[in-house]
Amino acid sequence: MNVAELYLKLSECHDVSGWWPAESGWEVMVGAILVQQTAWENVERVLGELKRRGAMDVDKIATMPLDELETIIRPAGFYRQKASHIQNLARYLAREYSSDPRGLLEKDIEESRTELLSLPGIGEETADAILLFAGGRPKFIAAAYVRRLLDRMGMLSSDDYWEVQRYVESELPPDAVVFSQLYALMVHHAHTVCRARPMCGGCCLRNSCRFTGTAGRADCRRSSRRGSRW
DNA sequence: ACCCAGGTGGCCC
DNA sequence: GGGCCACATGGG
Repeated sequence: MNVAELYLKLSECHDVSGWWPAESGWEVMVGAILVQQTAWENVERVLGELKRRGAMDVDKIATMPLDELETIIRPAGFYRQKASHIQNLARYLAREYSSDPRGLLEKDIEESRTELLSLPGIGEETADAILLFAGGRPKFIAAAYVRRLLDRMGMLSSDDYWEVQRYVESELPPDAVVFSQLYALMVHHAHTVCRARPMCGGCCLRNSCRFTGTAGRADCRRSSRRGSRW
């Protein structure tokens, strides 16, 4: 089983079109920070509330009182940090790019990435999510779900972000649509099939994927040790 | 009453 | 450079 085969297999049983809905690059950036360690459902409430208030806007968020932003963000958890990180990003974009995220997203991809990583609250996954989903740049997100699935599929066992990212990217054409589809498929698969049935006996990956959520469940760890291969 | 979620950063050794 | 820990709300 290689990455391309896994991609095909997952595509056969899941539809992830419109998986990261957003009306702008800025909305994706906000969502990328909000979704850290939080269910998307909670992020949606915050995004909806920002829109309802007409505040889904770089300058609005840059100038909004911080405590007001915190109140809006509360349902997404870690609200104090996230409010501060998002407002900081908004002010940075306002200052450096006349409030237009495209200035940051459309420059050399490694420069964009380094710049994003220099901002507080933006680590590797968030930076790559922004590059991929907001910028449409070909960067694969080597998230925890991805690492666990590859591990339990017996494809690659590594906790090194860069190694996992390079492995996946090296086996696929450098296409942002392919990368975003695969990432969405992997996460969606974990959220639906695997969560409902940890042993994953009847899913499209047969007995290979097991549960790809946090490796804290005894039954899943046991099953994954037994060796999962096609 | 647990456990989990589409992470990040700070501190410790 | 790895191993802990805080951060916080909402759902199963």
